[in-house]
Amino acid sequence: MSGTRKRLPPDQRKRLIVREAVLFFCEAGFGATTRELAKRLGITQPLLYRYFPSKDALIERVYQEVYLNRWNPHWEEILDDRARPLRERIIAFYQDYAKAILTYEWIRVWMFSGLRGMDLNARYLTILRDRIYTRVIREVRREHGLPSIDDVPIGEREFELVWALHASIFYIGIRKWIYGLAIPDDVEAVVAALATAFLDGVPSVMRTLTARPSPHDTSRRSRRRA
Amino acid sequence: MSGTRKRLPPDQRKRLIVREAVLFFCEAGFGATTRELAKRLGITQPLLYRYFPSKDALIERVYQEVYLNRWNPHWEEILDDRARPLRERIIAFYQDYAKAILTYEWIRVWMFSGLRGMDLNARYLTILRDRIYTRVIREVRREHGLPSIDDVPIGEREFELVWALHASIFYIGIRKWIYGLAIPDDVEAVVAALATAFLDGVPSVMRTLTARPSPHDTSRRSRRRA
DNA sequence: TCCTTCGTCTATCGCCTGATCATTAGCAAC
DNA sequence: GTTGCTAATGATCAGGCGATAGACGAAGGA
Repeated sequence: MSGTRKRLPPDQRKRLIVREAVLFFCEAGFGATTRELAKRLGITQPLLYRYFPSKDALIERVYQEVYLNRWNPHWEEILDDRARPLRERIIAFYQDYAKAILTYEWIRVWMFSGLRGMDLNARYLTILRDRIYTRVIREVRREHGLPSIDDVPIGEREFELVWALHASIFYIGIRKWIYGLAIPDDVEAVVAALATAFLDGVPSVMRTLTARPSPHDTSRRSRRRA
Repeated sequence: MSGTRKRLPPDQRKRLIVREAVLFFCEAGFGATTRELAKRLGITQPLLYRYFPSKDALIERVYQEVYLNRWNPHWEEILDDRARPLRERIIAFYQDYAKAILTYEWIRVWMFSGLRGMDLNARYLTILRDRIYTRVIREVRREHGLPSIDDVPIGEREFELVWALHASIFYIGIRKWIYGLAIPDDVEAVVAALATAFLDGVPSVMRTLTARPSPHDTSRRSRRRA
């Protein structure tokens, strides 16, 4: 068993550990043992502690590995680029976003961290909402001659529409990598279809949501609360 | 500490344990310890083993407690009842379904069991697809004079549309009980809006998906597979 | 009041886990 | 070769885990 004791340069060994740790903890969850990870790496468990001071530090590194460099700074530019048709921009963004998050590692690490009670997910989604969803709503409103978001702030129900689209895409990953179900071959086409359906269906709803009631008509708002 | 040694009838004690176990494992995950559970119950850890032979048995009981009696057999009747308008049926079903699954216990146990790699989720969703989604598609087709599901079997892309609606509703629970984010007060209204948007947007897509190519035109089908 | 019953507790076992430390052995430089 | 550095190992610790066994003591009948 210890016949092949291989001696590697530290940075190379560390890369091997990180790569395997990502896969391992994605599969088995963060409760899985360091001994099991070491076995998969073909090394002894104490060696892990030469490269990481603790299991938590290793897990932290896994988070970084999965989440880092997945946020594409161009996303905001894509949505802002009014030289392109809105439909094209929206589809381009969501296809690219889907490609970023619809991976085994992302989906599973994301759900594990969520269930662990870390605020990581909430913080990420807050950024997503402020940077992306706000832009989507702003551009859709502009496209259809609705009030700007400065005049009529984005309402909860409008965000709800974008959440629904986000959910539809995200859930494709859940189905595949959490439930182990089959998903369509051509995910890109499905995402495009979902984005299209969003753009077709949402404007009429947003029109009613952004319509300010006239001063002497409070019936609509009061009826909704009842 | 042991001053209040309370002696309860076995069935009553067991009910207390089950009730607390559901909450406890939902919060902390199934990796949480029996000692912690016992502490929350104000009893000693070995006492749990008088009522359940093992931790796994207790967890199994938690699954039963959360999932059992949540499947409403009337759901299928609701969707089949052609005396009511389709829109009304769809909204009624999804509002009721949302009420069943959008709870702290259901959402968290569901995700924990999914990440644990149990086939429980996949089996449940297969039933859901066969019993419910098939009906939804069948009725939508009928409403809009599209081919029956006997003539043109339901395609993957059609199921995809229903998955998207399911995802939008399910994700409300994820946002609240996994990420800890705020969700709308009036979930029922949101669900109704999502179902309405589905019914408004889907028929036109389904029309193209169910359109059989004429005998001498095979380009569409072949193109779809390519 | 004593005795029996059985729900509950104290004590503990065996195992596994994350983490530590002294020792071993591969590789480069000379 | 020989030597020096250090990557990698083997042995082990302290604490926590699920689970077990026997002692304790409250409730009910005699």
